[in-house]
Amino acid sequence: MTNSARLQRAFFNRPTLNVARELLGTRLVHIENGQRIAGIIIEAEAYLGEKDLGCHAKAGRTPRTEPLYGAPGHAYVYFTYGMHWLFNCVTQPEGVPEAVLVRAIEPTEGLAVIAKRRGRQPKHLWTDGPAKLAQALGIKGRENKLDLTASDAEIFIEKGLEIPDSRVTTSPRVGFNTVPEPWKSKPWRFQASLQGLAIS
DNA sequence: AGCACGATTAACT
DNA sequence: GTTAATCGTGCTC
Repeated sequence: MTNSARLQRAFFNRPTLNVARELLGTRLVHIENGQRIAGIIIEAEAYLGEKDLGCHAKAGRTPRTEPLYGAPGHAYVYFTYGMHWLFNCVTQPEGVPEAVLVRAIEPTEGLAVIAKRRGRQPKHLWTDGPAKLAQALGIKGRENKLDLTASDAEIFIEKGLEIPDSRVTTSPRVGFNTVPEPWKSKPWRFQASLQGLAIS
């Protein structure tokens, strides 16, 4: 793969729901020690700014939420439950605090490394959750605010499979038990089925 | 300064 | 289905 396959800033500088939908089928890549650890994004959720009471930006501009207010195409990686890291792509122009949480990938490269980190679980549970895929790819707090579109970035997203609408389902976002309506029920979670597709 | 809780996960009954 | 693990963050006092 060449750099030309990497998604550029214009991809992220768009309405967040479009970005979340179109991230399905793309490839999330982390280069560690020159080796690619990667997988195809199959689940993502949109977070739409200060008015969205499920979005961290509801707290306004704070040290934690600062990356959300930055330029599109940057990583927002945050720590939760005292032990987990979650990876997001910042969307929309600078000053608009929106992002997409990557919730699941289908592992495709660096399987030995992923196995070392996730091998205590069965294979189908390696990267089927946001904290699981961050652990599998070795993404932690040091990657927060990283520019995914920089030519020398070691975390980036590549163009991948085209996922037809017939393979995409939407549903309410996960972990929203205490989030008030209407945000609790917004169908801003996108999932892709790769059943029967040849992936590599 | 203190406190309740979280965009979760794994292990357990 | 239930719950412990574990700590940074933002809110209240």
